[in-house]
Amino acid sequence: MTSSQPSKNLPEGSNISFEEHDHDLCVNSALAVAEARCAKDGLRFTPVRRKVLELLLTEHKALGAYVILDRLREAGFGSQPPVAYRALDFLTAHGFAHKIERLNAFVACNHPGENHSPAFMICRVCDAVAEASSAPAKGALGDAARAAGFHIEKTVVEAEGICPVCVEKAYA
Amino acid sequence: MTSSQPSKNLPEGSNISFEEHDHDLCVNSALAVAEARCAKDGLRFTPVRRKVLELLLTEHKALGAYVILDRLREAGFGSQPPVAYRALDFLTAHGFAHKIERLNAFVACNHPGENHSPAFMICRVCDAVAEASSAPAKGALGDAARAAGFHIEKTVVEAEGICPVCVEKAYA
DNA sequence: ACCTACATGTGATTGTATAACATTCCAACC
DNA sequence: GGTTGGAATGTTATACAATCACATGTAGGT
Repeated sequence: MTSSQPSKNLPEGSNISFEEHDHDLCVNSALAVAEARCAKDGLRFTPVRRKVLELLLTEHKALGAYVILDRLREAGFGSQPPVAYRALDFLTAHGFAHKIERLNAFVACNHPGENHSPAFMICRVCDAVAEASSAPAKGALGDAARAAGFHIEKTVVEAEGICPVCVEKAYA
Repeated sequence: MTSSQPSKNLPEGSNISFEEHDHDLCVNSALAVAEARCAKDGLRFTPVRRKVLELLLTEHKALGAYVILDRLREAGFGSQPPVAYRALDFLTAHGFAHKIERLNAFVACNHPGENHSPAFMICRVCDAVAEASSAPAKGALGDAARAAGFHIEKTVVEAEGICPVCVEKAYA
């Protein structure tokens, strides 16, 4: 794992932040951060979990559970759905990854450690996913919830549209 | 269809707005509104489509595609998945219903006709779903999108938590 | 060394969604 | 009235998503 290609066999436009950057650095530092946080919090950063996070970081786009499962099998791990789902549950539960409900897919978290309620921008052309921050409970939704007596515990905010890379391509 | 029970075999707490109301009225008027709008816009409000909307309005909660499919079969319609999915596609495409991504399920729209980007509150205890309005593209997310050059076309906003009915039950 | 809790492996099953293709229905047109 | 083209429906099959149940393994604490 020392290649600097973001992904071997995928079209461009899969970049999580719609920008180029040093991918090795980003993968390795994110893994190191995750490892450190697990050590600190008494969590077990096992091989499967590490591998799944590495996959998400490396491919740097939203991956379906069965794609992940294929990669795990290739890497010699168990090949049944629960293997992937358990690792994904761990990663999402502790904020190392997020599930994109709209795609039934998963991405590595961009700001691990920070206490955040993420929002996502999903390109409907190239499926790139960018993570931003949101505070929906503070706005109109929060007001509506308070008025209705509803207690918000978690929010899903996902915007679908076209990323700058694909907009540009449309005019090429 | 002249019963006034919201749903025959379901627990309470399934109410879309967390409040009681005249259900027959709400079902029939919503169907009439849909019919009128289809006539106006040259859309075909066919029997399957009408039946699916009626189901969503009557049960008044989020329904999975296969539950809908069962009801369609009972009512003598086709019983294969595409039958349900096509009707649901039509209803969601024209704003008569919405998909709840978090639940992979569908609800009738509360404010059909109005040009809205809906937000939902989902009770994790009783699965009740209430529809509110949101304007996420106007807040922090909109700023982030503009900064990134991302063009938002549609947003999904879903809050998960506990509805007032279930909060009350917890203390009973 | 033992026990316990957690993690992983495996098989089976259920739920969600779409592809592909045949058929039917309806409206517009000649 | 008959024809034609597009939309809607019906059906088979299959891909993808998620969970259940149970067996096995493994790391740490005592």
